[in-house]
Amino acid sequence: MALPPSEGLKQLAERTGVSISTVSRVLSGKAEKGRISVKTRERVLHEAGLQGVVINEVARGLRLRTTQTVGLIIPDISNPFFAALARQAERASRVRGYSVLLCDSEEDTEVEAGNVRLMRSRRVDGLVVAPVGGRHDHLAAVQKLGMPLVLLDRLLPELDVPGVASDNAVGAALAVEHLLKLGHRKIGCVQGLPASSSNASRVSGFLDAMARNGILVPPSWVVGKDYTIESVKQEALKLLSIPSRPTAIVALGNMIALGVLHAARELEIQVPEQLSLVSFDDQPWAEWISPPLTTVAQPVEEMGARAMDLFFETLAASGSNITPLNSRVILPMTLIERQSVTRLA
Amino acid sequence: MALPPSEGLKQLAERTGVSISTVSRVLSGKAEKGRISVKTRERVLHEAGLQGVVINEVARGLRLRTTQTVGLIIPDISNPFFAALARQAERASRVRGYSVLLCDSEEDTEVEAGNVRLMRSRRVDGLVVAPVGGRHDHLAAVQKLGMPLVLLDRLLPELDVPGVASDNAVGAALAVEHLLKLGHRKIGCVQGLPASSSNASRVSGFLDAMARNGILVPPSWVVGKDYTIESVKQEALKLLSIPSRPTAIVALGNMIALGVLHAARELEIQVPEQLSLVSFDDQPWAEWISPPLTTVAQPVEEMGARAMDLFFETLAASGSNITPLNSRVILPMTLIERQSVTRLA
DNA sequence: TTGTAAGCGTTATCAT
DNA sequence: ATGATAACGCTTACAA
Repeated sequence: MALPPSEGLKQLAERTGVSISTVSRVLSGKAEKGRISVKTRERVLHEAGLQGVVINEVARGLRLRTTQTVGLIIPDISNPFFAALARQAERASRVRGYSVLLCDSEEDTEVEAGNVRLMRSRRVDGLVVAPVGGRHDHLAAVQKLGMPLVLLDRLLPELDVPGVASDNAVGAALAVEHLLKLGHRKIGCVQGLPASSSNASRVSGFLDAMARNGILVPPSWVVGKDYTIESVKQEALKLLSIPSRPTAIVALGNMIALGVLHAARELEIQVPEQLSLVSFDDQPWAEWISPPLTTVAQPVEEMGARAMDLFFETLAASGSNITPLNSRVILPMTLIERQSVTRLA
Repeated sequence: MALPPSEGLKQLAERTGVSISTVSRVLSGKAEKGRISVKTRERVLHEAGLQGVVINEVARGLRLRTTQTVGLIIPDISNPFFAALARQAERASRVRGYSVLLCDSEEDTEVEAGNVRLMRSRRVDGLVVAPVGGRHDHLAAVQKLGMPLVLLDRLLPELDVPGVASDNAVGAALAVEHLLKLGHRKIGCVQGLPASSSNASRVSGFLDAMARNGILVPPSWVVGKDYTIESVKQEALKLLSIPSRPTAIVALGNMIALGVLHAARELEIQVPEQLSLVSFDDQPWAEWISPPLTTVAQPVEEMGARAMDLFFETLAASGSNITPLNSRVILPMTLIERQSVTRLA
């Protein structure tokens, strides 16, 4: 329960024979400004080196009112896409001397609200969150408090907060146009969590692109309600069992594509001969799937990096009284053609 | 730079007209023990509810000498295997009222040492780490300090510390025996990071199993030095380019299998017709690869859960003067047969 | 039943 | 060039 004892400024000061303040000054690099003599500085540094002096950041945080940590809230860290974003976030923080406190919201708004509360009580310096969607008063509150906040992957239209996301709508349009060009008309769509804005953008991008080409998609042709593989399979089964079934499906996520494949196998429908498939979120394995998956890819590394840039800018702005910028950066998606789509006779 | 202002005990106390200690007592549930009148308790709770009082955990941590956070150090959070472990760790911590401070060591011992130092200065209550391997005096130091520490996925034979890992050696033996049974004798091996203990166990398990069956593997038949797909491809290319090349390869990781596939494709070697392949770490996509991958799977969820159980036991033991248990739990691996292996004529 | 005050380990202000 | 000392916001004896 108790923290392990360890050397602090006090002990160091005693052993060195100087005051705590002096030690504090040299250890925090304020030796120049405090005009500490080179001699004492050396001595303190030397002693500090011998004993592994680890200054207590929690005391420091209390005094300085900053914890040098960013709160990262992710809906599912085991999802490779979010894991990649987390990696960027951690690295970007680390190189700037910040740590990351990680919370998984489990795609649940209530859990997310709890996460936010926790982060607040832990006094993180700001939040980077990929919001579940739906209710978001907890995020609005954070913003109102003036706490730095940037959104990741999923933007909240109702909330005027900086963030970075992919251009999901045109991504979906890319998929649709590719399919259309190859002669498909009967195109279905399997979505993930309807509440999430990235998903919603993809769906509306899909619908709009179809409409622009004069095709009205029956509501029952967009199915899906979450990311679990079994649920996706059931939803896809519904879509593929109707009398005049689609000749192509766009799966709004990589795991979703796998679910669709499961359904197709169960119904003995050959992909791509009898069913074309476009998926989202490219992965290293996508080209090795049978058939190699045509996907709409997002620039994951860049998303993470840009989000963190934005975060630290926001943080800096919140310190000074620079006008708190409010950028939303939308990154382009790209279609990667492989072999899960065929031209319709 | 500064934390956003927010209600604390002091403000609440003023508005309620009681002392800070009273507020502290009711908010920390010590109302019974402190025998606070029901009336004041209600009043405080009521006011606290109105204003979103968020108690300052950093001040609390300073006073109580505990931060209720566990430091998690992972060599690469973007690796799905580690991401899955991280998820378990986060969840297990959250349900127990703990938070997770996440560091990525980038498979670099020096970075890892830095991570440890950071965690120490942040006063996390203990560490869960999947160590890079190689140097580990920083971990020994943690242990010597009496700070709870449990190892994940990779054990350190030289260090007597609790931890959980898969039975990598028998996992490798499983792969070897499967191959042997189907008539293969010329079996190569592509490893990941040689320094990591899980990798080392797999390699020695592989070698031992071969030896038990009277086969001496030439050193040049175990290649590989890290997990990057391009490097794996180059290494596999070496292995597959020798005059009398292996008829089977065991790839000690899922990304490694992909690298081998790349190499085989480049050399126009058909899998499994001309080369059998067994990989490690099953993934949802493994059955959809062409050909579906025969793999040795580890119980990832269980690993994470068990490790966290162990961690919290260790934590509890470190508080009381219960003898600090020192369990190492080794979980079984299982062979999943799919179609990347053929019987040799 | 409630309040006062000391102390957790820092940093910053003000003396010296 | 350095040392005392007062916060930072909490918990917890000890007083009242």
